[in-house]
Amino acid sequence: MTDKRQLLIDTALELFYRRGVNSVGINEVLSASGVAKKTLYHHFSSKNALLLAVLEQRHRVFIGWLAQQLEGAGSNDEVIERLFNGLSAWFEGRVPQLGDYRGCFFVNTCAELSDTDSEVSRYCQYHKWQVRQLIAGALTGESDTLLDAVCLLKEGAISTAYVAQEKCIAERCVQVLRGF
Amino acid sequence: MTDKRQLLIDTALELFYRRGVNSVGINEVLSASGVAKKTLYHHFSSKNALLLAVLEQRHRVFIGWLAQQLEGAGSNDEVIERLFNGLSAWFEGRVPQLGDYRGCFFVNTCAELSDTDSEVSRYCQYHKWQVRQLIAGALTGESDTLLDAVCLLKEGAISTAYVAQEKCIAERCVQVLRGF
DNA sequence: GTGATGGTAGACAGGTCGGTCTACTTTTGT
DNA sequence: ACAAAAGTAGACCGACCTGTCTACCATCAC
Repeated sequence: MTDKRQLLIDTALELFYRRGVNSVGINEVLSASGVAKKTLYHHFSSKNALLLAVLEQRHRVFIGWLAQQLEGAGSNDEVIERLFNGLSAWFEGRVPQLGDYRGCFFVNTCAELSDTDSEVSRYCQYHKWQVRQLIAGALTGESDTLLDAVCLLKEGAISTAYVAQEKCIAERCVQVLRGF
Repeated sequence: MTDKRQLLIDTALELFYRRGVNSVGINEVLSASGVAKKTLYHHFSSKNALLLAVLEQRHRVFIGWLAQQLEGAGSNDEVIERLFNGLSAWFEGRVPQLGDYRGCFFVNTCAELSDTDSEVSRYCQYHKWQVRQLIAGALTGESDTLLDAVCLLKEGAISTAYVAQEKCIAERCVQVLRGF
């Protein structure tokens, strides 16, 4: 029933993430998935609606992966180590469910938008907030400064790993956090 | 002589930064600047060539502004304070020559590209490297870890200020760096 | 004067975009 | 068995895209 719908989301996520939302047309999603155009517009009212479904899927996958990375960590040091080890693996393409690294899908999508106040950009905001909450839950203690440090370094690493092509940047985040 | 050329670059920078490179067509740049299409293609071989010129201009302006922010700082603490005060002003739109904040133009442009290995993405890489060099020159001492910390937090702040709309994030970077 | 240069306006070509629609087939629930 | 739902292929629409081209105008060096 929702078979084709899921296929469309999977195909679109792959294409949108790899090449950018604006660079991939509906027709390409259709030919890559082998689904008819009518079917797409049966499940989604527009390309934008498809994009929202794609972002939701990516969010679920990413949060699931991150939670799994962090679970069972005993100390803050261990949380930090696991987080940035995970990022390192992502940057090097060693996390199958996240695909070949091409930056943060949510950041990239925001960058492609003309409208700063759209539903899409609000969803990206929500995603980043959820990630922060997940990390906050893993860290023990009440230090907002440590949480800020970890989140900002994480974000910096994600950006730098992509734009400056520095795949080993995550290890340097851990180094930075050692002086904390 | 290069009057129209400069006008095209200025207009394109304004439009490309505000709304994204792929969302702005050549015709819009032309009508906004009041220049004829023939003239654009007389000065630039393609939209991509125009984009490169726009990036170069943005690079010059940004580096100039940053150098001015950092000059005359006596200590590392002062460098940090000036850097993140500057970023704060940028995020809040108080730096006229950088325009209303819409993230890092170079990061955004990379995100819009399909091709990871193009001349444009290499220029963005170069820009980030130059910014790092400028900060490295302002900081005294040999600590690569401090340099990493500053650059990664800076990058994290740029991303977070845009995607999560947290304009006051730069001050929290300074807070983080105090524990250093 | 005259030819090179840089400029104007805008038609045009060839293609892609998102989205609608017709006509037909397959699957599925009851 | 049969109707509703979900699927197929693909023509078509109007709009927009980059880039080329014609035809004409203004300036200026020599």
